[in-house]
Amino acid sequence: MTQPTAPANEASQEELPRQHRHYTIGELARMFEVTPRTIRFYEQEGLLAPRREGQKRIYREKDRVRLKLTLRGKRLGFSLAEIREVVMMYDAMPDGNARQLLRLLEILADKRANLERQLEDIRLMRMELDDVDHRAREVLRSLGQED
Amino acid sequence: MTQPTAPANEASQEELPRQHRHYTIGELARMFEVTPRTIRFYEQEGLLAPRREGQKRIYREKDRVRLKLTLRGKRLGFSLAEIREVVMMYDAMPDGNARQLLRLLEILADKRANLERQLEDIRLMRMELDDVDHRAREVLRSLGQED
DNA sequence: CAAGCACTTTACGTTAACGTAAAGCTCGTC
DNA sequence: GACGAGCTTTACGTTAACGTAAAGTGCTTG
Repeated sequence: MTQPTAPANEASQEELPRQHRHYTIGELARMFEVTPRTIRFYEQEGLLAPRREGQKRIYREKDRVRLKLTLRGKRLGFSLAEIREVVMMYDAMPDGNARQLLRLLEILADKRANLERQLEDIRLMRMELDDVDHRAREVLRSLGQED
Repeated sequence: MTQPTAPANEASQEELPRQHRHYTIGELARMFEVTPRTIRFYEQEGLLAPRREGQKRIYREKDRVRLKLTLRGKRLGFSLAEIREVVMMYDAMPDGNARQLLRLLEILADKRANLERQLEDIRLMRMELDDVDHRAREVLRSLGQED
């Protein structure tokens, strides 16, 4: 599967639009503050599929976006399996059959419901944090007054 | 939010002060759709501290609320350690010294920042889900039209 | 040409958050 | 008094999501 020698003098010009930039694994890692190991792991889990140049992974804009979405999903508490579910079906969409598409819609509705519940959870937790914050400040104030 | 069921038939006299009720581990488990094992685990991790009656655990209103908050935190992706951090400091508040209180405020600000980021994440992910949903429906529609 | 990076694969290790099984008490009931 | 339901402890097992170490490849720079 080793790609034969790449075209010799392709780079060296700066006029490539952002869209067509490509990244090394280290660049992406620094960009998103994760380790290369994490990125390789996501590939192994089917969330990324970078090109290879010889042995090295080459990430393009699409991959960068995928990684961004993946990390966002993670911050919201989705598992990699859940994220993959959406991402892969999204890719299979153009030529997907009706049953697959309906399944995708199902999944999307599910995720959305999840998000709505999270919004409510955030609202409630905010109130509680406010409350605790308030009490703590009051105790602090009273400490400052005596003595 | 588990709104208590509306007062049934008893006209005026029946007060059910939820305050003084106590629960078994199984009741709580069914109530929140978790296993008893989970509840015992949270106790072991210092998030709950139910009374004992003989050998059996007795949970009171305070414990129920704690469990509710813990599970909410979990849904938002907080680790048990993070949740404990807030919960324990909250308990230590009344007699807490200034340094501890300031630390608590710090933690609270941190959690709040986290929530704000999650709100933004949710907003973005909603848009993306909408987008995918829209495309999927279009493909479906086109499938229905041909043939 | 040696040294130093940045990348690679392989593979075992680790942590959080439980699951699950075994073995035993206690209480009401048939 | 045997039984099942529900509780208990102890302890080993499991899964997800990486961490970490070892050993090798390829470029470029002093």
